[in-house]
Amino acid sequence: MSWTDERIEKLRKMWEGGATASQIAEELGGVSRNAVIGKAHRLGLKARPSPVKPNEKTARPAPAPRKSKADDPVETESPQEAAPPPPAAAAPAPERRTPPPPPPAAAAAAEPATEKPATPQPRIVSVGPGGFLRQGPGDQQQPIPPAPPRRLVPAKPSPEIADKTSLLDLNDRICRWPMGHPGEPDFHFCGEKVNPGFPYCVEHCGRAYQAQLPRGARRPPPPMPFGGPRVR
DNA sequence: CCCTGATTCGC
DNA sequence: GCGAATCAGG
Repeated sequence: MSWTDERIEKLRKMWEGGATASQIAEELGGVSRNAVIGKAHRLGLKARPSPVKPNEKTARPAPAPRKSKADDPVETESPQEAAPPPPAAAAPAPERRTPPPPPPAAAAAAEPATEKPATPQPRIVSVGPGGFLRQGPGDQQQPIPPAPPRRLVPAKPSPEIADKTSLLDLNDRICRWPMGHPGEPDFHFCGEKVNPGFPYCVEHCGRAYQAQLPRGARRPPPPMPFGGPRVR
């Protein structure tokens, strides 16, 4: 494959959007991850949190021979090697691509719902069909968005929850899917037998682990569609 | 081991 | 210019 303008542009957008080289390569097709990285560097775009040590002393004390197809010529030792390294504080934003499946709600949520309005720094993206980046599942859905109209009641073992699964009844064999809102008197857990290997029963696994969004799913404003789905 | 990006260097 | 091989950190 050759680097057409479209492919370059896609590479640019995805790279700047935070997609990994592997994702980009997979999306573009016909190129390897290395090809993407190499091209990205050649394009001049780089400067992304790299796992490699930002050690300013990037001298090559032991440059291992990578290809001995031809004998290395005489390596001329230049006596100019004095680069004053100004200490530069790097602030690499951590970035993870595929976040784990969303647990529906905090199990024993006695948390005062602290307002956490913005975490715009680490952009969590994943590449959807067509190469657009979509937000992580965290902002796609909010399993329990409506404000819990909590009215706290004195701890009274009402018969309503007598046979409900309480927090203390949880073990790794029963479904931990929360029913209702924490703090409410009838809050309990599903209690069904779990789908083996999962923390939830079969039914709630279906809700916890949502499949890929259908292409037609109405989601008009994904902030960075990268040109949108491919038109084939 | 897996992943990541960076770099080198033969082509 | 391209990208496999390699390096190096997480």
